[in-house]
Amino acid sequence: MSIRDAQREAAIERLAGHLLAHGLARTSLRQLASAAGVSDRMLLYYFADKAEVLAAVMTRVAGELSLRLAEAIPDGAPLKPAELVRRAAAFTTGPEMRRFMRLWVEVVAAAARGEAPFPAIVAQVMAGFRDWVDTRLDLPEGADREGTAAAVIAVIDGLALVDICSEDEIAPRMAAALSTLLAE
Amino acid sequence: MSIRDAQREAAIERLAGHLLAHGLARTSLRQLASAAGVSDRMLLYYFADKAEVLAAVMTRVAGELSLRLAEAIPDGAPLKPAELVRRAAAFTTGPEMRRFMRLWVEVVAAAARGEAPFPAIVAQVMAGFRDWVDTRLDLPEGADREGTAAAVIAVIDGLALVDICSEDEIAPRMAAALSTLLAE
DNA sequence: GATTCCTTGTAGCAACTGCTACATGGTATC
DNA sequence: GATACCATGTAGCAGTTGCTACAAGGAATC
Repeated sequence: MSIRDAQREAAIERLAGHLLAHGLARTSLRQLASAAGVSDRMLLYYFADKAEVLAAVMTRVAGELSLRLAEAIPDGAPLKPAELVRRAAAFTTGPEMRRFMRLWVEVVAAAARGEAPFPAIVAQVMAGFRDWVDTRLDLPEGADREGTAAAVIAVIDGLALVDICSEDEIAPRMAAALSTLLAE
Repeated sequence: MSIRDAQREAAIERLAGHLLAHGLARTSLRQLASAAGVSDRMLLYYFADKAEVLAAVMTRVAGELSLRLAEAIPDGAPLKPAELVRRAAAFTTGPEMRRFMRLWVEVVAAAARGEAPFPAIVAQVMAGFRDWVDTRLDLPEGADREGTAAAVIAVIDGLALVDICSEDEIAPRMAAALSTLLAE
């Protein structure tokens, strides 16, 4: 691996931490370069342009997220949708995962705005979510798997969004209330 | 009403349409001025600064949203949470309201980034949501009203977020699947 | 030893950002 | 008719944005 590739990898690693810590708030080229510990000139030597930086970093973050989701709820024993939602909710609102979900909401908004490279990132991460849910979902024959998977994801993302907006610690109570709303 | 105030009102009205149509994508001062049909110089004559423009416009949009929510589901007969979610979901994913929800998601993300004046806007709109749900929620004695209200809002917002990300028309199937997930 | 490529720094450009100083014509008030 | 205020245009400022031209030191290759 050339020096360039090694530095590129190191930059991606550092910037993943930066995005998870600060969201998309400090993502000008110079701010990214500073967070990566290099000059902006060098950042654009390692990457073609800003969009490529963000795409590489977000791909790394998405990989990390899907890894954690996979080990939090293995795909061995499919769960009824309500139980899957419960367990996923408990996990994603936990202190460890909140920053991932918060960044995810910001990325979705950036994609809605059409800002490159976020639409592509969102499509990729969303496909990963769908797949994750699909392989863990115990549904009766003839049910709408796609629709149900989307609904499960919606509930999880909704919890994250409200969590972002709330200053006090509403998440546990919200998750508990949600649990009683779900059918067995 | 002075000319200035009249023009200010007209600008707010036009800009509300602009934000609902384009989200937060085109919100530089010059772009806002162009959408309002005035020069950027005049926009800053009607408003103190950009944050005041956005605050005024978002307040208008929030008022419109709460008006529509109120008339879509009147507060006369409280509903069980599952039924409230069903009806709210059907309404907010409809063609009329999607642009409101999409803008809402963008505003939440901007608030998460700490961008003025969005944190204040989010607090205000969120309080309105909570109140809207609270006055329509039929809950047994001793239940966690705040937690349940937050959960209801989370589900609604989650549907909107997934709706934004999906190119095909998944919303109706998602809402239907969600409906079967909810307990009676 | 000459040449070429990898790596890095300095400097800067053109576009855009939010915002402002200044001038000017009009209208109302005294 | 003088004065003051309202409304609006022209011009531009300082800062930030993404990105680039150019040069140069060092290592590798011929």
